[in-house]
Amino acid sequence: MSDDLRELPLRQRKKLRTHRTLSETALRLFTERGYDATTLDELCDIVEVSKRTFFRNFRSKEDVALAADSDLWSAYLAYVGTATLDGPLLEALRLALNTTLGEMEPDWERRFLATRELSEAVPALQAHSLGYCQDTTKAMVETVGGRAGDLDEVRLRLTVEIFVAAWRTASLRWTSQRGRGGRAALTRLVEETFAELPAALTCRA
Amino acid sequence: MSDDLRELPLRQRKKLRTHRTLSETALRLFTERGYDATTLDELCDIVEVSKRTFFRNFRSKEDVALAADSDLWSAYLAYVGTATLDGPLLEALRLALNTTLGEMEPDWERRFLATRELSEAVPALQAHSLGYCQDTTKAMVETVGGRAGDLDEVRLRLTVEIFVAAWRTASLRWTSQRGRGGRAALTRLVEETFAELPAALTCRA
DNA sequence: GGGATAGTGCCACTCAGTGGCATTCGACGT
DNA sequence: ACGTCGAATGCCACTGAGTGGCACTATCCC
Repeated sequence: MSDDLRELPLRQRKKLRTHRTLSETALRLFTERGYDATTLDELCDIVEVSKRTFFRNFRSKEDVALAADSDLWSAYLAYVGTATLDGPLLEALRLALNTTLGEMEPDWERRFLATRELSEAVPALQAHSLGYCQDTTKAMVETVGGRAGDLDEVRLRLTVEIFVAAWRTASLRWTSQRGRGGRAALTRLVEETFAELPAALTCRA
Repeated sequence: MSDDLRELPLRQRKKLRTHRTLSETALRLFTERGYDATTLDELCDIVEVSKRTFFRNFRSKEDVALAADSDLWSAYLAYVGTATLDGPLLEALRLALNTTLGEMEPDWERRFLATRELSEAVPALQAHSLGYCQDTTKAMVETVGGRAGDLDEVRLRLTVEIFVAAWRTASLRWTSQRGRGGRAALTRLVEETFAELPAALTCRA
């Protein structure tokens, strides 16, 4: 996931830079001025890009705000696609997650924190971000299910849903302490939260 | 949840009728012509209502499509607000759900099925519908947490998330068999899916 | 150099959603 | 019956997200 591939064709380098500048500027503007108060026209003005070009880089206004989420999930899916998941499935999925977290760019966790704080404040972003989880869930069920055909469909789906539930709880905890401890802390919270799962199944009111 | 309150002031009766007509017509149009292919202007034309009035009844285009979801969750929250949840929490939440399902209007399950089929086809609806679950989750954590203050915050949140995960899996199963068996079948699927949870936690790849 | 082409800018358009204000119509007292 | 009050509605103009189409520019490759 390193960037700066100086040896890429100039065209792609330019395109990547535009993409990057757009998402970073957007994140800054959304945080400073608020999501609704920032129009895409303003963003495009600042980045000196036409609105048409914006929509060739991102599918929607929500998309550009959630670029950090998107980065994580696509890296995760790529990793799960290659790794051999053996043993308890939920545990394997969690390990893959922590591996992926460790391999994100150094700057990623700052962007991710800002993104999470944004999407807790803006319902539209929250919904859209849940949509990402949903898509990822679907892809994972297909990937994992395709490899282990003997696995019960319902059980598999439940497992993946539980995985997402635990992840969301863990990242919420991390966000609510303002990302303190960086990704090491996030990784630890993921472990702790997953460890809580059996107790959550049986806890009493 | 019975309707036809003939003894309501005429004004409110009219308003309720408009609300109802809008959501039913919308569901029909969305199903027949497709969600994106149907504009709110067309809907308002048919129902003979101004677009302004539409937005006084529903917050968005997605909202009117997901009226059946909204009905379920608000009924559920109302019930959970009054019921005494004792014993294993997850089990109590599931029982409350089945009770609520049993108390919905006779017509509800048809609307709900159409809604679910729609929102599987339209990403925007999927995301918005997940948003509902999210809001309900939050409300439940507050309600239940407020009543049993000694309960661990993280554990509570996890429990509620698992509840939602199981519900979504169950309703997906019901939808994928086109709602066969009506709400009795749905209730049974809920029970079966919740029963699968412990196995899903430990299943192997 | 020179032709193919990916990527961009510009313009006009649709449609979701909002604000403001005039109008209508049911509620209610006399 | 009549008039008044106020909630709900209709109407109009507006913002902003997102799309289609076409001309244009810059990169790539030979």
